[in-house]
Amino acid sequence: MPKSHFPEIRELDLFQGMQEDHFLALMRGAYVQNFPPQIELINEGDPSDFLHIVLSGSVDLFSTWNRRETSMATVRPISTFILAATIKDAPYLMSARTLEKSRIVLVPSEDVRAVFDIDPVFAQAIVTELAQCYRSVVKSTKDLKLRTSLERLANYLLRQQTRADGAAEFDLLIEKRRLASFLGMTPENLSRAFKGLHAYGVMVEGIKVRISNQRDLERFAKPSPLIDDYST
Amino acid sequence: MPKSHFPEIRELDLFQGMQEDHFLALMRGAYVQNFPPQIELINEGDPSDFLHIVLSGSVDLFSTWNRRETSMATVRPISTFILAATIKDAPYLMSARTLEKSRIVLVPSEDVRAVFDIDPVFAQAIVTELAQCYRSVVKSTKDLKLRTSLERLANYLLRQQTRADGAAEFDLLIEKRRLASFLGMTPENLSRAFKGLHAYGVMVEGIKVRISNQRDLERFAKPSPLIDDYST
DNA sequence: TTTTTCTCTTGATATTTATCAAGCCTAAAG
DNA sequence: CTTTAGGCTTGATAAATATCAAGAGAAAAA
Repeated sequence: MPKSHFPEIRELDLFQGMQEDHFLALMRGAYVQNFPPQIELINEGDPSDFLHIVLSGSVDLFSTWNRRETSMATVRPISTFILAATIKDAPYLMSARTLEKSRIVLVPSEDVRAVFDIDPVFAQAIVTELAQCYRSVVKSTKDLKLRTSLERLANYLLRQQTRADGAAEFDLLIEKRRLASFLGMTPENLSRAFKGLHAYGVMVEGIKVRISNQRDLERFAKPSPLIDDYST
Repeated sequence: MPKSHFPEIRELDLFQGMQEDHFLALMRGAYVQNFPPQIELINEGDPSDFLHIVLSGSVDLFSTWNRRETSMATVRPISTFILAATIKDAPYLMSARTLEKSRIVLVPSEDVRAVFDIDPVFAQAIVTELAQCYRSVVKSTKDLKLRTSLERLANYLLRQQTRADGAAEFDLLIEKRRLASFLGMTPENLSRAFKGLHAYGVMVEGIKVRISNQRDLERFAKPSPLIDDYST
């Protein structure tokens, strides 16, 4: 694994404060790999041999059951995924596939657990990260159970807008097909939902979204920090 | 806080291996309280001042948005709840109310965080618990997104049956009203779903459930360890 | 005990969401 | 450049789920 990647990985919250030699120990056992698009990195149910870090590209976390499939999350650089399985040494609950050409670091789970045991700062960082992940999924469950699909889409758009620094116009970062799955609906319904949001000043053309009436949309979406603020 | 409760609390995975004086430090700041039924212990959005431990009775974790409410989980003795909020020192994401007369231990969140910093075994236990919680919510999200309400009910019954050591007949532990909310449907629909499971040999009378055709029900429900096994 | 309250159930209906089929459009492949 | 494949949209229809209304039954209160 080339040392050139070390600084960007080191900057992740997870690795920030840990002892340098522990970090190096982790990196020693790790390796980088380049994947083409649409490659399945992880199959749910497999033993969790590696902690994954996305350096570039993007990865879809999804799950299947009874020939149905649903998108659970999209992982973007630079961040890790599958931490909980790594820590518990339990099988992966979600599958993962690259959405585009991606560079991924694989850190052996054993090493992560070993360093966890001897580096209290790293342990603390893992706890924070896990708590964060847990709270994110709880929020997403609330979103699913308390809102209709139209409301979920409206709030999704507002969250994306926040990510785009509040600009009235921004691009969707994932294709609509997968956005539909992520929001728990069919692609057909997503199309209709976009049309339904016309009434609240939402214009969509391809991947371009324009929110022409912020107030109206917010009054309809009723965003709540306890569901939509993924930073806390 | 009476010492008589120490042993049962000490036996929780979370407190098992930690140093005795650290455990005592935690207990020193804690206090027990008895609550009548239907008391709201926690209001989502409040700062997380205490880690809660249910000694007896039961607690419903629920969330609200836009005058809608949904039940997220039921906490039974002996276990803790609201660990993630405590650790992150972030606002509670769920509200909590007693379902029956309950005895609850309140451990100041500050103390938990302080002991976390100095007791590596406790830190490890917290990580394991958080990872467990995270994985449980992921499973529940998969359940919601991949299954119809009839399938969710069928799998719920199979899980409850497992809890009842596989007996063909067992009791529902929560009222149907809340079960419906937990499963993400209306009470009316739950009634109809129970009737829909007649076809697979499920008989319900009051809180009594009888699974007369295990094979049929399982073939319909298609339970999966990656969704339904909450122990891993 | 009687009364009252609330859960549970059922039927009728409305709404939401999914499915199916077809055509459009874009982008990749030849 | 043309062709082809696949995502996206639309309309028609079907299925799933929610809502409303009413009544039965059980538990709590008087």
